[in-house]
Amino acid sequence: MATIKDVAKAANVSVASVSRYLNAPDMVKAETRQRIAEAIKRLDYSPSALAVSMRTRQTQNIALIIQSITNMYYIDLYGALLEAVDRYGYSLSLFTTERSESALRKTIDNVTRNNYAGVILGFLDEPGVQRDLERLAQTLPLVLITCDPSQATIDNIFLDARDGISVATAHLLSIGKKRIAYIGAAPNSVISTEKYIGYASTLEKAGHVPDPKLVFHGLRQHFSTGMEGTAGFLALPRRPDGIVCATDDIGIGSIKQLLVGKVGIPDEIAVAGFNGISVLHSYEPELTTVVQPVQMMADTAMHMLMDRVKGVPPRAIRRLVVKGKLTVSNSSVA
Amino acid sequence: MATIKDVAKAANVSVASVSRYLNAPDMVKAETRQRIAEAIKRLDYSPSALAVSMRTRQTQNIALIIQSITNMYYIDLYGALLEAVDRYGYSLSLFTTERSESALRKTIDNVTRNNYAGVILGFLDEPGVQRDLERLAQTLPLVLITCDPSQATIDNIFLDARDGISVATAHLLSIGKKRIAYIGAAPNSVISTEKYIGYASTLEKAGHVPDPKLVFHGLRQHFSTGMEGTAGFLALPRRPDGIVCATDDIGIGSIKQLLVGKVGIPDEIAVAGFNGISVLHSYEPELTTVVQPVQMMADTAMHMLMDRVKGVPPRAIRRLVVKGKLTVSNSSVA
DNA sequence: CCTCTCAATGAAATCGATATCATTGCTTTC
DNA sequence: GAAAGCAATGATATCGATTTCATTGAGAGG
Repeated sequence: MATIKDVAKAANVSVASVSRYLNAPDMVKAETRQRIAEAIKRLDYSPSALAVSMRTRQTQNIALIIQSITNMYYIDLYGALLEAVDRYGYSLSLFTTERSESALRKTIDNVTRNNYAGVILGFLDEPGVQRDLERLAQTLPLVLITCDPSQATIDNIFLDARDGISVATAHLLSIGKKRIAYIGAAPNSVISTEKYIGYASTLEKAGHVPDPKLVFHGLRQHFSTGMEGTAGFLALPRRPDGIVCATDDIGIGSIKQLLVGKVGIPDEIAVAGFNGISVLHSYEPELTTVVQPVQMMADTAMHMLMDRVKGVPPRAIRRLVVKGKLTVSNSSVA
Repeated sequence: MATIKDVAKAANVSVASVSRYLNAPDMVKAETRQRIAEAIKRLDYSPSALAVSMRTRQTQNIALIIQSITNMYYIDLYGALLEAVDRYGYSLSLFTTERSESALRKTIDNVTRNNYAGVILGFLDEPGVQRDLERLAQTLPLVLITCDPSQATIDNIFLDARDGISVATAHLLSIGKKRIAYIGAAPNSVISTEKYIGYASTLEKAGHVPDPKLVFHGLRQHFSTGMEGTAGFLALPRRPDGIVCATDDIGIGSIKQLLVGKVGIPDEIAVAGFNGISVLHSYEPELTTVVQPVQMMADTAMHMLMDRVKGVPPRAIRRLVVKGKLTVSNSSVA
């Protein structure tokens, strides 16, 4: 690969002029510009991003840290972010933690050492990492996408999951369901608690008493959790007539189990999920869900990041609150 | 962030010694080692990957270039690669081209400027880029994952798509289907042609004549293509009794359309796909498909890359041929 | 006791860019 | 016509690491 020195020599100018040509073209005379341009083309030169970053202490890379790529929601988030990031001329790297704190710490180290321009962190729920995150936020621009309402020390986009699950639950109630079950995942995390509260409080408000036998918590945010939970409900002497699922993946699994068990959807049992992942439309019946404005969330996250990169705002913490929107399909209304 | 200089000062040694401590610890005396280790811990120092890469001209980053993240197959590929890459201590960045040649060129530029350690390219079918790829392969380690049997100038993993579709078609024939349709995507690409040949030649070998009315090519590798094609077939005076789909995504869409149209699966119409994506198990009925050894492909791709990185092998082109394995589900056999 | 290794360390060049400061001609202005 | 301003360019320090080469001191061998 040709370097700036080679270009300078070929164009018979100093490296400084070539650098100027690259970064502030009108500071160099038209004729010189011509010569440099030609040399660059001839040598097929393109500046080393490494060297530029080294000198300017900035890169054009954004990191997205999520738990696992098997969770389809993250794929949508990633896709949305990819677009947003691209629009700013940055590129995006993906890191997964698989819910391990040590993996997260390793990733944080990686990201700082590589001078990423910023980091976006999607719905991590490792409990003991708030401190690490705060330290990270001190080092470089960081935006959290979170369901934790108490997050106040780091820029974040707060998705009201409690509200989302509440809306889903209320919907099942509104279509006349009386025994509504709940399937969650990732117990002991803030997000899990929030969602469960959304479910339980809505039932209570409607005069129902949440039945512990109608609540199942799996480990993974994965359709297998939905299948497992639903299979358990079907074995009950008194089956539920509705199932609220913490995520769409889980809802898909629930529906699959109902189909396998030849249970009528939505007559016998209706199902609702949460997230609004795009592949939902490839299933039949389609899952009623609470759709998140993922693209908007991604855009905003990127925007917040860029503000920090440019040091625009004062040191205040930024926060965006978003809620999902109920989208009814034939898993709850025929 | 602390630099190597700070550490040197704090430990009262030269930067050279700190560097030695980092890269060849036994070249420094135990006592000195102690002091340096302590200083590093105290200053929370970790070497700038940028500076290291700049000096050594190597990074620990691998790039994966694919067409689009909405194609679920790529997600599996990405996941498999993520694991392989991780095992070597590298990290992975994802780039998408959305089937645009210019986007691919931009990505290639990006990847070379950023000194990626290697690039893996998954099933691109932009026609006019072979030259660009060859130039890229000259600059840095590159492995293609491809369905193009004629690829011979760049290290590659060749997936025999023709065989895969042939196996799927033969399977539908073997269960007694007589009018087998085909839905493909991305026309005018090598991969598309290969697959179609797999379909047509198998029919012919069995004494059938491929009926042009039973062949549909959509634009995107997406379930909507499957829905569209299938809807067309259902409108035919003589419907097919089996559908072979070029990819699982398409197969899923086909099944969805059949379900919506209340067509019996597999009795009236059986469906088969190709790829073996992992989310297949979340659908009901499940799609009969030809499963690819994705993890093995990813491992091998990474292995090939590492060989090039270390300059181990002579300049010979490497090639691995893989075939898919038929996996029968209830979309073809009740 | 003097040279010779060899282990341990330091000084300085280097990677490929950017940024600061200095220099060189010209034009402008009084 | 001399001082000043300005446009265009060059020389060089710098980012944070690695690497080569030089230096030092201690123990081995004669």
